[in-house]
Amino acid sequence: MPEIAEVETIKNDLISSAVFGQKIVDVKVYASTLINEEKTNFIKQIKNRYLVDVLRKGKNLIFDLDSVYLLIHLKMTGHIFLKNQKDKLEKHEHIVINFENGKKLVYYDPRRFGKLLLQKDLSILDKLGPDILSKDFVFDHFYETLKIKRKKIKTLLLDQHFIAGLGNIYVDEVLFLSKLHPGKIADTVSKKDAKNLFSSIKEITLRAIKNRGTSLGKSKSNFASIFEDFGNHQNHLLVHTKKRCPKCFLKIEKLKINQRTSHFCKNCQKL
DNA sequence: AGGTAGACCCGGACGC
DNA sequence: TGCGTCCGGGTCTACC
Repeated sequence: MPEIAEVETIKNDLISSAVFGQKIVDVKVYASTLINEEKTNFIKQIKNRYLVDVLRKGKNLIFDLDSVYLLIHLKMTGHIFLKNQKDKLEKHEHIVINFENGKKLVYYDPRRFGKLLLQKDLSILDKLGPDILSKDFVFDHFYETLKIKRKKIKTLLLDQHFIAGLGNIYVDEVLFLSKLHPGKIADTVSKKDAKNLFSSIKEITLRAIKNRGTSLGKSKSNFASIFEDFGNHQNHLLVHTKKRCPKCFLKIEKLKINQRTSHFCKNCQKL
């Protein structure tokens, strides 16, 4: 499930890959429901452009195609793979971008949940909160918002309008590291705990990026890099999917918050 | 304001 | 083994 660390891994790999800066010579669309405009128009706007940059905001991957942007949201099962054009098309490969040098980028998504949006500018991302890795992610604003919200802290951390990048896995990890119960109401978090939480968000994100993301399970639906290899962070998880607390060895609790399964230790994380 | 439910999807897990 | 059912996950919209 691509969250900030997985999308960052994809972005970094693309920037140092063989297609960076390359000319797009052809585009194939096999699933029109994934794009935001009519297929032939979509293709026409991408063809003959260059992949001049790859950016990211929150979980959104952004291809700068020189005066037009392709915004990709992978949702839960979307993948970008770098392949050779001579490799045959595989099941669930819905969009293919062919480059001048014989390489191709493939959008693969078994559940067809993701979206690829062609945009003239990046204004649709303005509604997102600061990206965790950006200089706009600052403690003062973070704390001011915590102080005026009566939501559960987990709900707030998952809200991309507040902070862009965290998903279910990393929120569980962040809350464990900062010793906060996922159901704690945001405006009851002390300044000291908020500082701890703020630094835990950055800490978990950086660790996960260093480990090239989290790949739970072994199926093709799980996260893989553009080279189709798995991440490593699943081997470093603290509570998410764990049976026992790594600190006190008590059984990890499961609780639905926001229709989302939360993993936490009721002994180590205070409400 | 916050919570909740439904929509979008379908592979995979689970139950019989 | 095979069938049927239901869950999950991010985000948006609608409604309470």
